[in-house]
Amino acid sequence: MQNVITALRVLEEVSARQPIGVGELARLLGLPKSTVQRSLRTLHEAGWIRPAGGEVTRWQVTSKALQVARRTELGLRDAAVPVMEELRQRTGETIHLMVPEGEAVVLIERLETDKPLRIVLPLGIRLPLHASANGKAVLAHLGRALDELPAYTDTTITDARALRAELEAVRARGYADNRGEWRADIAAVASAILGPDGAPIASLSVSTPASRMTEDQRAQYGELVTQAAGTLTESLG
Amino acid sequence: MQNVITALRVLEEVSARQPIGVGELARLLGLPKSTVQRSLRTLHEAGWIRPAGGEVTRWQVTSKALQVARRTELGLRDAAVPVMEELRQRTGETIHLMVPEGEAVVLIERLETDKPLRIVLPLGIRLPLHASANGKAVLAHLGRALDELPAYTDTTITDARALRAELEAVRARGYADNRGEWRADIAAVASAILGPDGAPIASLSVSTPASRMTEDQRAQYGELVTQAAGTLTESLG
DNA sequence: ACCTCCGTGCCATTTCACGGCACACCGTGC
DNA sequence: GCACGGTGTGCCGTGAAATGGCACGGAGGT
Repeated sequence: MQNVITALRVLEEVSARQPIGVGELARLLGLPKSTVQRSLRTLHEAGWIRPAGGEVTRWQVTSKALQVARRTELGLRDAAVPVMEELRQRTGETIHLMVPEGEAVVLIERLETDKPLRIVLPLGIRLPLHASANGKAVLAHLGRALDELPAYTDTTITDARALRAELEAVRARGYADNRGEWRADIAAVASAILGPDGAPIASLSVSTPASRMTEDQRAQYGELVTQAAGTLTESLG
Repeated sequence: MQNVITALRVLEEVSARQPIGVGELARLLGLPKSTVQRSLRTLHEAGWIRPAGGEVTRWQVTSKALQVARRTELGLRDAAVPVMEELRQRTGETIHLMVPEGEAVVLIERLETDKPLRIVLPLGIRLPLHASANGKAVLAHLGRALDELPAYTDTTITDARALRAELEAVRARGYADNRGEWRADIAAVASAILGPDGAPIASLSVSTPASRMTEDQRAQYGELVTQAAGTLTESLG
């Protein structure tokens, strides 16, 4: 089913570059124009894309993807948002909700701080398990070893032994933290939301600019995020 | 490209019924098992679905759909959420953000009230243009006539002439309202967010149980939602 | 007038999707 | 033990349909 693969590639490219036309897509994907156009027509017929604005030769994705996406983690999101709001109110900082997927954690919801200097990550972004607060919070309850530990900054944990020790501390403490390990100027604390079987299904975090996170605040936010995650763990059980 | 169509149908069905296996999907879609399985394999290869939990024979969608979905209305959503939050704070009621698409408006974001009796609509839901506050707010700036006006409740406007008069009032007033026209026990007020060319690109609403919306509140919420939509119209211009 | 880019449409070639069928597996019931 | 209904998987001949090169009409730009 090669054509399905190419059609989905076209869909992704449309979503990334919309509004966009046949020729540019073909160039970006390295495919013949005819193939791309057939894919576009088919995606249109299936209701996943539509002509953008007045012009009929440029395309953009419809809400079909949203309908598909939101049915997945919907229960989790609905349960989490009120808790996230309270957490933001108490901390005044940006709150993220992420879920593990493959070798990464994926951002599925966020509430931003109202402070002028803030972390802004796009929904759907994937962060490494070993170099993010959410990733480490999840990893601590996953019982899985990672093959590679690439460095992103000076403080990224790249030694498997050191990572194991860190995860042990996370389990004892209840929350994971991040001291500029993915981006040097971002700090965070995170705690995992566990399913009935003890497996991590998601993670909550409080993220701030590194310059704003003092040690006292780190401990305080850590307690708060652990409480919030615990609330969700229980409400899902 | 029939196979693309069927693969996308399979994807939608997986998202609606996940976690789900080959056989049940084939029955639901009326397709041969082999066809469904080929689609599943292909979708898996493309990274849109993954085995659910421990079992390798049940499937669920990945965050791919979220990544595609969220790049679409992302700028709008990011701009709208803070305004929506303020609006909820002022009204204490559920706030919806919807965009026009085809013959309907689609819910792309919501903030819920904390009151125990509340409206809860799923993200991605489609509401009729002529029988919802958001729909009428959009329709008032769309300059398009509808072919059919199906009735949902006793109060649904089914007469084209009456609808035109209503839309004229909406334009004069700045906001549209809904008096149980889609569901008898839901009331709302909504105001359109306009693009630089005056075309409606989205709509904000305040939704409450019909029992809670007095005439005074309707007018008050109407003013607030109109102000909020105006703020967004300007910030996008 | 030229040149270049756009989107669209055609069509012979050949790939590969289709779907019937058989198989392995696993509980249940008799 | 054996048949039965239910999974998910794998094979394969047939034939539909995806492919992609190419040509055409049009819109700007120089």
